[in-house]
Amino acid sequence: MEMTPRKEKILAAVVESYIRTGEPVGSKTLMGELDFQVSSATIRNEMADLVEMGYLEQPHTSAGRVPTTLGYRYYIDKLMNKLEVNKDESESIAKSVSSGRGDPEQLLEKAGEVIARLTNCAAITTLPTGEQACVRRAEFVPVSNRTAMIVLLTSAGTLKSKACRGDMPITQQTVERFYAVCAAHFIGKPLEEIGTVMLQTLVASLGEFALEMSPYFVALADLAGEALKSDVLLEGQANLFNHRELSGSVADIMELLRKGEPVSKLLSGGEKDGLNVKIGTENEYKQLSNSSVIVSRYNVNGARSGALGIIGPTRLNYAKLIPYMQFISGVVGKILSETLETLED
Amino acid sequence: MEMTPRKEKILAAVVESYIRTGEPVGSKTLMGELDFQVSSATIRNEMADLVEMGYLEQPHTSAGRVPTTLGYRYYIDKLMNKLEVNKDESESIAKSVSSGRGDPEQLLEKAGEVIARLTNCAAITTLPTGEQACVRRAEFVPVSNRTAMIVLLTSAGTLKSKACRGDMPITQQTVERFYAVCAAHFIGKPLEEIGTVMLQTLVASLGEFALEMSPYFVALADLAGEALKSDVLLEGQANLFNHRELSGSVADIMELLRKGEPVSKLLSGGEKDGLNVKIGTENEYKQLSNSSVIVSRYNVNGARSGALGIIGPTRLNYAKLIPYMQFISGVVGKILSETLETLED
DNA sequence: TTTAGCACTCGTTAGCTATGAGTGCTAACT
DNA sequence: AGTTAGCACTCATAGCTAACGAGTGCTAAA
Repeated sequence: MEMTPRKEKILAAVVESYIRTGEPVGSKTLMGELDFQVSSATIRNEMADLVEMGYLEQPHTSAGRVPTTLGYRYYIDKLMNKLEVNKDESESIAKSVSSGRGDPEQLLEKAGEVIARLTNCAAITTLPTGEQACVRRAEFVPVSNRTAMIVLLTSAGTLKSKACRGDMPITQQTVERFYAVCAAHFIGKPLEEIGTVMLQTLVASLGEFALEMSPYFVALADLAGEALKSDVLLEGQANLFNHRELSGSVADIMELLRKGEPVSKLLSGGEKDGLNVKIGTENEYKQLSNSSVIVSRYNVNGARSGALGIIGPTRLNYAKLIPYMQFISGVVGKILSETLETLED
Repeated sequence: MEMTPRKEKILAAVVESYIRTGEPVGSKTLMGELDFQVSSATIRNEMADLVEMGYLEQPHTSAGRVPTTLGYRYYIDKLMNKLEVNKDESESIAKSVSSGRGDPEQLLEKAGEVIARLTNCAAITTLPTGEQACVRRAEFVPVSNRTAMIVLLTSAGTLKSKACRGDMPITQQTVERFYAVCAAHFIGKPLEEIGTVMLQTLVASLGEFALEMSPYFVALADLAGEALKSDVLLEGQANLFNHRELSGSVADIMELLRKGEPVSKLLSGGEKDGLNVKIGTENEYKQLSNSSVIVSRYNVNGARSGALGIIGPTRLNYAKLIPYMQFISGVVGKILSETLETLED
């Protein structure tokens, strides 16, 4: 059985109608939605073929047809006409998102909000990953006799700080030693290389100052660790309730999202144009077998760095939402790149 | 109609049985759960009275009785025997919570997790409010030619930082001016008083340096604003799904929680022992009319400062959970007080 | 005041039927 | 050979009825 142009048109019409209404679509309904005239019987024959080919299925014998994962896949890869984001909208989106400009976390949170509102789905975003990032700067700010704030700035623009209590009073020498060790061992070093091993050899080499200084470097290493793990932000989870076909699995999905770790994995795959669409059972988590995930990565200064995603029912309006996601990830990437340049200068 | 000891025993038994099973309780069931022997008919008569008095109700004519809001209230205020938190448990709780020691946000997040796990409810926590807090310290850390990090430490121990780009190159004078102005206008000042008005007069008084310096003070004021608003943390929202009687309203409750603002209000009322229990329709949000809220405030250095709360179905195990919440808020308060002392020193 | 007895209420469940949307198949048509 | 009209068939859904049973309120006796 091979695909014909007419079958393709029928498949596309079924997918689009089902996405629109959520109801299985029957042959008569379809008659009115095709740009050529054939009888319902003909459509029925074609649809039976499409079922056999694996693109459609019937919830039960006497119901209309619903796209399968394979059907959506074929539609998205070969049939779909992406809807351009119109100008008014793109401007208003860009404006909303850029109101979070400044702090990466705030920006991604804002982007997540915008996406959630726009798509009526749950939004997931990851902060710019610091994998290739290194320590740009470290600061030691004495706060009291024995307490200091340690501040870390990475080359990716991430800013982390932490209060840290030492075991001995802080003197001018303490500060000087801190900066000296930083300059020698931390500045310019990739975050990945700052681990317990590196820390131990460092502390060992401090000799008589180990006791005095080590708490601060432990704190600094902690900060590096925090900066390294690309945090996951969630927005609009409640939107999942709006989709009836998900009603049974909302709890499971939320539970999955809650433990952020696997989520970043969710966002990490996929290549073409930094876009990744996973439909229903294509997802590796079975909690998502009734859901689709659209992920678009964003680039900061040309390097892939984080991603924006949505989770919704399989019957997403792909033609509209994929361009949205691409547009927004573009905006986010641009803003982050600009922010970074500001730091360089 | 007046309350009698026997009616009280019956009411308590109904409440406890309903909390345990979730099923309306009938007169025969009750016979086996009372510490005195009377026939089901007698119990029926008494229960009919309790219905008339407003403490019980029937879902429908031929069903057992269920406590009303009033019934729960009477039970909690007069009948309930609080269950002590046993020692093993209290130790393990204290240990889990204190693993978040250090950063207030982390601590409250941890406490929320513990509460959510322990109670199988959604947990809400607020960070220590900074209402009476003032600026303890401000730091200016040059990062690049035109960018600096502004770091704010409050007397409540909150640490906030922000990257900030000025319009002119940063020189040694810039730094000196920053600290001079801070010492004169910010250090020791209550956060509440740092607003746009204060900022405007300040900028005006900067004279020729206004252009150079104002971005940094704007950032500092921003940080003060952030430190002031007592953030709300949510944990274990997914637990709401575990309670069948909430199934219809989970989405509404989550939506309510999402917009953190009214939630802090939720936590703010109530007095006795810093404890506040709101049952069903006692809640001012109608989304919560099927839910109960238990809130316990914590004190930092003797002053009330934030709160921990849970949201669950009305049939909560109050006798167990109220002591839990009081215990945990005590632990949190103690840890925060200790942390603060560390900073003083 | 308590209790046994009994008629009554009403939610729940199971079984039955009618309905209708939608199908597959066959035979006639182009 | 592809297309179409016609028709019997399938099956989820809604509505109806009857049986069931948990639990009640009330009455009359203890």
